[in-house]
Amino acid sequence: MVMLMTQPSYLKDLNEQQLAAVTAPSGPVLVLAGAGSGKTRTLIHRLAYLVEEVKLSPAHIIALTFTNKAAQEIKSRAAALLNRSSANLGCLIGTFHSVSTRFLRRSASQLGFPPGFSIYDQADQLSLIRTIIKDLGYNQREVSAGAVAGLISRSKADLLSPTDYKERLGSHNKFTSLVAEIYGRYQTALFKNQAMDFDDLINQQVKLWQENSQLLRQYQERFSYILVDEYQDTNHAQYLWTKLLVGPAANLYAVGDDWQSIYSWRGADFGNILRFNQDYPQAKIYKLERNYRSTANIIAAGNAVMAPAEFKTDKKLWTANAAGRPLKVVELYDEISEANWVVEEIINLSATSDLIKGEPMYLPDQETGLLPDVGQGSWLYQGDGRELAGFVVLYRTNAQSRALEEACLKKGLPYRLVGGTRFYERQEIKDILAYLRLLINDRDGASLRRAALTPRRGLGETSLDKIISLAQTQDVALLSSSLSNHGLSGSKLAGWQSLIKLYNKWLQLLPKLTVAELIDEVLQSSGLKKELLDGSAEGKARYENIEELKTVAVERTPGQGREALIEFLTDVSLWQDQDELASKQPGGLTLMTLHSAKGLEFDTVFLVGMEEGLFPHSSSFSEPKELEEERRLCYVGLTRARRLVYCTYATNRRLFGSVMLGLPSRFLGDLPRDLIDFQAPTPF
DNA sequence: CTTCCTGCCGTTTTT
DNA sequence: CGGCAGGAAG
Repeated sequence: MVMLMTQPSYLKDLNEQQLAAVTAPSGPVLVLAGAGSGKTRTLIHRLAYLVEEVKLSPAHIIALTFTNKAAQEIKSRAAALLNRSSANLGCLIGTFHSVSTRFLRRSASQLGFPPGFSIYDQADQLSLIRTIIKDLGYNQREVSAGAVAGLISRSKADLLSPTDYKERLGSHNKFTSLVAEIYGRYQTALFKNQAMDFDDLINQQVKLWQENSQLLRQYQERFSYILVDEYQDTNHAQYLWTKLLVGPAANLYAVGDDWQSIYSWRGADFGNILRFNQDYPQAKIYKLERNYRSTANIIAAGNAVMAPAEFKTDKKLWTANAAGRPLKVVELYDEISEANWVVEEIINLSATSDLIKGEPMYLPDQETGLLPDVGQGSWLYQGDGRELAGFVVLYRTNAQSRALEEACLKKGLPYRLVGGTRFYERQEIKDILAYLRLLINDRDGASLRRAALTPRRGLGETSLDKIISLAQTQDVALLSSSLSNHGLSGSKLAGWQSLIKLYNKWLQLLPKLTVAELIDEVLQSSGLKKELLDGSAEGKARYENIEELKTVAVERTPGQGREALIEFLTDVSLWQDQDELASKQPGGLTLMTLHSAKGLEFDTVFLVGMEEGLFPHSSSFSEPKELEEERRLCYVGLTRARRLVYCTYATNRRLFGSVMLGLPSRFLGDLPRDLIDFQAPTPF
């Protein structure tokens, strides 16, 4: 270990524990950190430390995250520490999926895939499974494709192959044996389409490394230091991926908080973080329990909510920050008055807050010129949105955003909805991407299906499915004229042949065109443009979305030809984050689910819908483990706040048309009385 | 191939 | 309530 003669400036503002973690010796290191304790910060500083003091070449370092946003943040902050631009930082920083895809593209041929294999997202996966369910003679109502997809994905996260699944669970009951059958067919279908789903992007690389020790050793030598953020979110496949890559040297620096594990429903196993010491017996473990973010009252509330939890590491978050104000708990009549109350409180706070200066936002009455009474429905927001950056409204389910959006619209409060329909999930975007994917992967049936059906060219689903299965049996490219016995005639044949002609033309143009130019060309000659610009406002908006996609292409992959297109398609498949696009919009109140709030912080947090059955959600009641995940979700929500926390619940929430009688959430009951300022029922 | 009607069902969601 | 699967009819 390097002795530091003079302490570099970037180590000066770390506390004792943080400094110990950052300068820990080589080998496995676990930083078990609480919310707001600067855990990601230690990871960034560790990276800088390895480069500056250990004199490790950045080319040997990988930093892995779960979201692109986190990767971006690490990249830019590490670059700042090292006085470099983030473009020539030299480290590989990205999500597990993007890094693994990068590796996989290199050695895909060993698995029988071309380097340009398609990446199937959840929607592609679902439609593939639906087809299989139909082929097996079931309809959608009998067998839920979503449920099957979930089970398959969980099995893949646990590295259970279709055969493993069949052996272990196949004979369990009728449903599991059906799932086993579908799973097997699904994997075959993926292979025929030369496609991988998100789970495969991790699993297949694990498989490659397990089967080829020489390849593994190459990677281990090339990347000798691995840093993992949010380690509690790793599933078994990602855990193994990491373990294989770090190898015997085990230079792994993992950072995480088991209290913030909220993704076990998608396979994340926070046991990975609890078992760290068993996996790496020589591990150094550092605990960061000091919180720098929140007031002492908020921290006390977080500790109180977690106190009844059974499955957790012992930890007591503490802070030197002032006590601050008590948490405000407000009972409201229904979801509409809840939303109105929240929006009015935000208008009020943003106008009067001592932290956020702004003009009063009451509108004078038009006739009398007097400020209106401070009653319901009388305030209108008049700021420019920037002062709203400190506020967030968090809810358990996306459906709850509706009432809040309506309240914002009514009061003229600008808002930013995080989540909802993501950019790359839009119909028109998927359509154009399907055309592009076909140019790289001529076996991609799901993309052919989409492309050939939009715009309509006389070919229906039935004919297409026939062509696809025929081509896959004959093992020829989908859009090839050598496909025999397709039995098409008349307008169907004409449509098919015109598509082949177009396709061949694009293939010829491909090497000379940039991605943006290619999008233009496809848009034009496929007839997509004509179909979108039919004069309707909706069509125009959709066309503009494609223009937006072009902008992304120009910025991210300015190059020409096949390689650039593969890079672009990988990028848009793995970067489904709409935040980058949303952040171009002017500021506003942020509305999002509790899940998407992880890793963020706000001055003031509103937790709405704190009712039994909604939060904790009723589906978690039967399983203590699931109930605890809700508890952790509550902890995550509370600890997003720097200064103020509001919890609201409605006594008469409308859900699916009927009214649900709401009792206050048990989590509210876990908060000590002296931390709470309870507001009595408001008159309705 | 499209459109219209009926009836069912309802977390969280990144990559 | 509202979105979507799926069947029937155009």
